[in-house]
Amino acid sequence: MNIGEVAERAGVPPKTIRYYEDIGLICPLRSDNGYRAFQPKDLHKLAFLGRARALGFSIEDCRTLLALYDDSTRESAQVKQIAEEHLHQIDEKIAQLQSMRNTLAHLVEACQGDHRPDCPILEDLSNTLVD
Amino acid sequence: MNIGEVAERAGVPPKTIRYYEDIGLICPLRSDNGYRAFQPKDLHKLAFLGRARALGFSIEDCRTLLALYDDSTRESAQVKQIAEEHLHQIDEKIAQLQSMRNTLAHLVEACQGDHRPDCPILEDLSNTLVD
DNA sequence: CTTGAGCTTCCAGTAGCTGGAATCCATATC
DNA sequence: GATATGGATTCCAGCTACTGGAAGCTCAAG
Repeated sequence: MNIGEVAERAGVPPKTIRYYEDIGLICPLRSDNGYRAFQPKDLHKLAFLGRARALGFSIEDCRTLLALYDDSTRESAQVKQIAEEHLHQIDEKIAQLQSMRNTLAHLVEACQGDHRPDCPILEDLSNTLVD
Repeated sequence: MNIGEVAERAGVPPKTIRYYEDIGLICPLRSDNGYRAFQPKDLHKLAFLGRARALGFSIEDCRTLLALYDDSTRESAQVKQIAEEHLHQIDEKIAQLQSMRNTLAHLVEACQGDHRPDCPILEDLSNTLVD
């Protein structure tokens, strides 16, 4: 398989696939013409990566997860720990965004949004206390 | 005021302040010794920026917001539009994270997390359908 | 005079790609 | 055989918003 086909089938852009090879996440064989010659295993790995990235795992997490996947002596506790830490970070991120959202929603609601210059949003931003 | 003091008072690190000058968000005067000589107005701007960034506005949004703040002929509708778009993006981000979180939480729950290799998390990642 | 803190500039690196240029390969048509 | 086109290759640069570090200047205290 050439890069275009795997890209299509794994749902990962060619550019990204080359990048993954650059950073050592995959190392596909090469044909005589210099083209990458992807095996079914590579396709599988790329789909794995695509899914893990879609769940928000970092590239380094993905590297570890791939290694664990390949390691038949792994303990599921190792995988679970990575996932739990990631889950925790997602929760923190959500909380942070929710907090922004609340503030912002109030400000937006308070703003008339008309032709006049008076604006509670700008007032909030400029009224930040300075020690 | 020197950079250390404004950094402290505006709650923005010196490095970040220099960066903001680099990209033209602020342009403080200089003393004879080459040090930046911040005026109260600069401090105010930096606090504004710190607050806007804390609300998640992009640097380019901040640039526009600062300009609107300085423009007495602005219409609050301009500000509101920026804030509404930003709010919308935050909502999308939250929804995306919630979706990740749900999937991940289920997987984590399903994983025993013991010494055995069997792991629903890895199974989910590897069972992604490939056309 | 020396020491240390604080300031300066500049360069590089972070995460995870993405765009673009220049070039090569493969296939089909004329 | 020439050529046109699509897909492949490499490499370099840029994106966001900083952050770390090195080398060197300034200032105040002892």
